[in-house]
Amino acid sequence: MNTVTIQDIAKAANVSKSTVSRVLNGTATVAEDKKKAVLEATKRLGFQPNIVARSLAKGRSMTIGVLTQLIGSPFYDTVAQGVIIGLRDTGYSPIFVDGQWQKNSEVEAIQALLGRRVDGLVLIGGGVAENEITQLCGSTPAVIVARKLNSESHRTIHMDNVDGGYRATRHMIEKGHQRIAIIKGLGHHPDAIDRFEGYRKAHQEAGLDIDPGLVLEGDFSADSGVAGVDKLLAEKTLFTAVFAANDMTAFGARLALYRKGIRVPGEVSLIGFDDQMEATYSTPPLTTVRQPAREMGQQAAHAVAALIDGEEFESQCVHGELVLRESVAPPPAD
Amino acid sequence: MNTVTIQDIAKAANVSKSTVSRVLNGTATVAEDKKKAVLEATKRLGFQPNIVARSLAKGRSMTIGVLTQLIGSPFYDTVAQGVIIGLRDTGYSPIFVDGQWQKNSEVEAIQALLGRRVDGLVLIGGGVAENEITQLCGSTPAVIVARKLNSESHRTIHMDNVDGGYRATRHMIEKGHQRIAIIKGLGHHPDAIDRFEGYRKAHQEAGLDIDPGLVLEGDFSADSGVAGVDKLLAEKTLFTAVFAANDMTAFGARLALYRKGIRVPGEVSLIGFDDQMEATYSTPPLTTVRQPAREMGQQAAHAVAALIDGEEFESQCVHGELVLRESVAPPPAD
DNA sequence: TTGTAAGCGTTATCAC
DNA sequence: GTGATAACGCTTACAA
Repeated sequence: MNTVTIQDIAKAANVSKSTVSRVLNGTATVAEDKKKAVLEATKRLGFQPNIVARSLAKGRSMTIGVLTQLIGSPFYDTVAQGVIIGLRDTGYSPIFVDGQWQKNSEVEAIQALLGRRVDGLVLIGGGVAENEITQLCGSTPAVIVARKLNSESHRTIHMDNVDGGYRATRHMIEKGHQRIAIIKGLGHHPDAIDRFEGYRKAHQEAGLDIDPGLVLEGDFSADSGVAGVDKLLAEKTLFTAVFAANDMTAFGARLALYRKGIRVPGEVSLIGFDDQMEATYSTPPLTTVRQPAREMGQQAAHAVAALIDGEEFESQCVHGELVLRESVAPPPAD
Repeated sequence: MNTVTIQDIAKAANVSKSTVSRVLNGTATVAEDKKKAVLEATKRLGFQPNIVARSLAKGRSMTIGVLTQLIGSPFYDTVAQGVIIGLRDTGYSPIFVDGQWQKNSEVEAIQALLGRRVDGLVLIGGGVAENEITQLCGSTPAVIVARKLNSESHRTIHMDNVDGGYRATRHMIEKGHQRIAIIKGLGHHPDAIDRFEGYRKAHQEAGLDIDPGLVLEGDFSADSGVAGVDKLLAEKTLFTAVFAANDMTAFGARLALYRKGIRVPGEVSLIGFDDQMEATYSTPPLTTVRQPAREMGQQAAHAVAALIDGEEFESQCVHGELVLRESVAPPPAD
């Protein structure tokens, strides 16, 4: 293939390698005629600079390592997309590895990235200990997205999930609901825990007790939404609203309700979390807490780029936005 | 950060660079004691091989370039995910660039990949001319996914979209539908054209004429599904079934129907294409033609890996599978 | 302004 | 078996 090197075009243009490099990078002024000759040869021979060699020489690889967890979750995938978008026109290309939500493979993945001498890191989610991250990354700029850290040890862009859970729940309470079921996310997942905490807080603030029978386990899957509603129904627990840990779970819950012929929002109100694309088009359109996933990814991309350039970047805590659609209504009068 | 090189550990282990390289790569037998010393030093100094340098020396970068189009389409994203999964344990890491469905940026994207000296290419969708691809790639192995080519010039993994469109339509015809509307995909998109061709073929085979009023333009978006149904309704066109170009469009169509209080599948049957995750949980669960997106991506990954290793790989044409759920029923008796 | 030469961290080719 | 030493393709002092 294209194995034409800087040397070849040097010869063709009757100049030295250095001169070629100079005109290609604009790193110094060269005589007009030589410049022209170089450019011409470059075009004629179809020269494509070898980024690998350039990286080795400069010590910068112009690539950003992105660690995803790849559970196929719409949310995380969207964040990753945001990173790709955010990196456009920065000159950096993203290289992806996935940790599969397992600490050891996460560490390996990060090491693989570092071995490739990425100039910066974007870590989406994950569970490796903070100090371990610090140690691994060394001086490579890193930003962590969609994960709350306990310390200020790293720049992060994450969402306030307790606030999100609080807003969702409060919205339903304001509509008049008193028996709001919650189908939680993965047990140990910080986001799930925080959203539940928001649910709790909203109840407390309203002076409402939480019936333990209304709290269902889940795992962010649609299936757990189905299971949650089925359980509620099987146990004949009274409820007029359901807060699902995320939209997928809400879709599952909605389907279970549909199967029993229970109308939404006529008989039961439903609220999700994330605002993934399909939420707009579900029937009824799903009221949900929007997480700005794509924007978070984009910001993260800009952040690493800035960090690499020696600029500073402050950790961001974004807030979810309640997206009012049609799955929430006052509880039935009965 | 970790700037310890092979040289450092050579010194620490009292051997030469070459020996270190040898034990690290197992490329030749070295004395037990030296081997041990090297390994020990490697661990102790926390040595991480510099992949960039290795790539330059070996002429292989151990990375696979993946060109996506990144329209945020569930289908293409899933293919990309499949590639990531398929590359696991192959030693190759994927690096992503996106062409945004524009020929010139596609070409640039591929060039960027080639400049990084990727060992292989996976091109997902896209519209660059085949001969241009050939010319660009040179001797770099490439496989094209989710795109039908006219010639045998490249290995491809794609779906038979006319067959898919045919199956979907025939299914509805078999259920007794005679007035099946279709909301097409993007006008010039080959997949859209093929699916429509399948729709036509099924009609022809059944001896059914196609009322032009039943053929709606679309663009694979949910909005175009809404618009399609709205138009049908506004023009008072009779129809008992809708074939949407993909699931997103079907979701849009379903919502438009819902808004008018038209029951699915009681009054109107609906069929989609893709079988994206949410199709299982829509209400009613959507009957659709499943495209094995993830599998296609995985296969593509294995294919490039094989190609790089000098093995052969035959182009694959997979067939969609009709996934029977609950959105199709016989037309109302009336 | 321009060329020479010394790296960048590995691997590969030699001799020994 | 093992160690010099020359690539790999590019950038970047350092001279001229």
